Amino acid sequence: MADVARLAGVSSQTVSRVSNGYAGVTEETRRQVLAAMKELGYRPNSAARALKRGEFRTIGVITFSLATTGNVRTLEAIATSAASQGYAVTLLPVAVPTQDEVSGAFTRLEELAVDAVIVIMEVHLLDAATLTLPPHVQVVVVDSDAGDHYTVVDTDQAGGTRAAVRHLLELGHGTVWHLGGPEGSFAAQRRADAWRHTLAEAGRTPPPLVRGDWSAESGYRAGLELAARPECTAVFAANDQMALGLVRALHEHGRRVPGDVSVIGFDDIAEAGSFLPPLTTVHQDFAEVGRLCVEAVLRQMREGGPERGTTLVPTRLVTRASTAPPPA
Amino acid sequence: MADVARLAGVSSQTVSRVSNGYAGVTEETRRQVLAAMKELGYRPNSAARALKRGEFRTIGVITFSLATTGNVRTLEAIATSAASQGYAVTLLPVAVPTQDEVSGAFTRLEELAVDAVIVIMEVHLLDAATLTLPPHVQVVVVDSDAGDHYTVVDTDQAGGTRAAVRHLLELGHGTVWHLGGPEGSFAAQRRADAWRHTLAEAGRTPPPLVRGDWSAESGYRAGLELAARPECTAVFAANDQMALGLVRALHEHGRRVPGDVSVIGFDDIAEAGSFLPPLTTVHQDFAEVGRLCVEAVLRQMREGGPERGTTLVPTRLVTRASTAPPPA
DNA sequence: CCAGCAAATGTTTACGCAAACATAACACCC
DNA sequence: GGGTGTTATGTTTGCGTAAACATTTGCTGG
Repeated sequence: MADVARLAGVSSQTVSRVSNGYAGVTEETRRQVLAAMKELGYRPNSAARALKRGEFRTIGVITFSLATTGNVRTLEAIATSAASQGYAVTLLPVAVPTQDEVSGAFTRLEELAVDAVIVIMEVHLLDAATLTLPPHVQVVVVDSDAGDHYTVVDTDQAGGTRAAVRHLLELGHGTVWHLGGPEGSFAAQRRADAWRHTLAEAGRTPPPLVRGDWSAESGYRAGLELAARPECTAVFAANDQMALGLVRALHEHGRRVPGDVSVIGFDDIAEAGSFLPPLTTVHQDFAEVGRLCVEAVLRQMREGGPERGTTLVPTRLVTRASTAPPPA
Repeated sequence: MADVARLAGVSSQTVSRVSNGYAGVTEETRRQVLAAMKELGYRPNSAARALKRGEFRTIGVITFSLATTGNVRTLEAIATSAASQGYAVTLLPVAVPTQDEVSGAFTRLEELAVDAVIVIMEVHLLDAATLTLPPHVQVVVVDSDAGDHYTVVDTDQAGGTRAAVRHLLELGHGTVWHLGGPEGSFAAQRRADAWRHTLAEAGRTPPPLVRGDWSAESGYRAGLELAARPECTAVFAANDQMALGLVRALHEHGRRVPGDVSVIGFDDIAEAGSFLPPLTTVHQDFAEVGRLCVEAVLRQMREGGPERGTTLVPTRLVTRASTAPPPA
C-alpha cells in the first residue's frame, strides 16, 4: 500500500480511501491511485483488513457428508447467496457424525476466521457442543428442532409428508407404508411423525415402519421386504434415492409400479423425473433454504442477537407416474 | 492475549508460545497459561495470526454448479483432505460459466484470504483470466487440458472410455453410439475423442455423435432419437444421469435394455446400481482426485513453483445389468 | 480582504500476534 | 569460583490496514 501511495504521490490513507470506495477523493486523485494500484498489482491484504475491522466477512458452514442432494443444494445456495452479499463461505466438513467429531469441528471453528456459522446437520449431536461456541459467532441451523436455542430454517417436512400421504389415500389406497430415514435424523423423524399423524387423522392404521439409511441400496433392501407383502399397495419413501431402490426391488419381484404398488419419494432430485417410472415426489426448495439461512445469519450479525424459532420453507407435491389407484 | 498473560503472571510472548505449542515452556507455566486461557475464554485471533505469518492456511475452490456428482465428491474430498492438513476450504461459486463471471471470481479471489486455489471447471474459460491471478497463489486445476500452464489432476477419461467401448465391442456389438456431454466441456471432449479413437482402433465406423448437457432430461431427449434407429444396439453415455434418461426413453419406445440396446454410463454415481436395470458404468475415484489436488497444492506451496503436467487417476469399469450381447 | 468553513488529503495510532532479540536463572566444568 | 553453555522467560518491533484526528487548500460571504 505504501508503494502505491508513493507511486501515486499521495498518502497511504488516500489509497485506503480509494480502495474502499469512500467519498471525498478527487476524481483526479482517484484515477492516479487506481493507475498506481494496477501498475504495482496491488491487492489489499485481507488479513490486515480483518484485523483492523474485526470481521472476516466469511460464513462457516458445518456439514457432514455432501452425499445427500439436499445438503449440497443448500450449500450451493448458501455460497451463492453469501457471495452476492460480499461474504465468502468456508467449509467445515465433519467426517464422522459422532459427538466427538462435531465438538472437534466446533473447536477448529473457534480458531477459524468466520463471523457466523450455518450448521447443516442432524442436530441432536449439536447439544453438547453448544457451550464451546465463541459468543459473538452467530449460528443458524438447518434441518433440526433446535428452534428453542437457535434460529432454524427448514423445509416444511410435515406439510410435504401430509400432501404425499393424502395423495395416496385419495387415490384409494387403504393405508400407506413408510420407508423412513435413519434413526437420529430429524428430517426422518419429522417425516415419520407426520406420516403417522396424517394416517391417524384419516382413521387409518399405520403399518410397521420400515427403515433405510437414505441410500438407494437401503431402499432396495427394504423393497425386498415390502415386495413380499401383497397387502402393501402404497409406499411413501423418505427420500428419492430410497424410492429408487424400492422400485427396483418391487420390479424384480414382479410387483409393478404403479400398477400394483404406488411409490412416492421426497426431495425431487434432478433425476426423479427420469426414473422408471418417473417418480411422484415432494419437491423441496433447497435454494430457498440456503438463501434464508444467509439472510438470517446476516440479520443476526447486524442485530447482534440470535433469534429463536423456526422458519419453514413450503414444499410441493410433484405428481408423476409412480402413483395410481390400488389394483382392483 | 494480554489479559491472559496478566492473569497467568507471564508475558504475552509466553502465552503465544503455549498457544502455538512451542517447546521451551515449563510444564508449570504451561498449565497456568492454559488455565488462564480457559478462564478468560481466550481465542487466538486468526486475522492477526494470518497477518503476522503471511499465510491464511486456507485453500479456495472455484467451481460452478455443484449440480454434478463429480464436482461435489471432489469438493468433499478436498475439504476433508485439507482439514486433515490444517487447512480450511473457501468456496467460490461461479454462477454462470461465462468468461466474465470467471474473471469476476478471480477478481474477488484476489481480495480473498487464500493461499492457493483449486479450480474445478471446464477450463477453456480460464485462459483469459490467467493473468489476473496473484503470483504467489498456487493453482491446481481439475478436469482440463491446461496441463502446460498449471498442475492438472484428472480422472483417466480416455482409459475409462476405452474400457467401456471395448466392453461393448467384445459383447459383439458392431459399433457403439455415443451420447456425449455438452460442447465446451473438456471431460465431454475427452470422452468423445477416446470413443472415436477406440472405435477406429477396432476398425469400426463411429456413428454420428449425439449430444446432451449432462442432465437426465437431455439424455431422455437423445434417447428419443436413438430409439428410432433400430441399428443402434449399444450406447456409451458420457455420464450416468444421461444414461438414466436414455434408458427411460428407450423403455418408453419398447426398446428393452439390455435386450435390444446395451447402455453404459460414466461416473458410477451412488444410485447407478439401483437403476432399472442396474447400470454398467465407468467408476471414477473422485475422492482420490480431491486428495491429490490438496496434496499437489500443498506441495506447490512448499516448493514455491507450479508444476506443470497432468496426474491421471485410474478408472474402473463396473459391469452391472445394462449391457448384453446384441439381439440375434 | 479576511474570517470561517468545507472538502481533500496527510499523520498518527492501534488492531493481535509472533519473530527476533535480550535477559535472567541455573547447571556444569575445569 | 568464575567462565560457559543451556533453558526459560521478557521486551521490542512490525505485519498492512483504516479509524481518528490533524492539516492544508480553496472557496464563500459579509
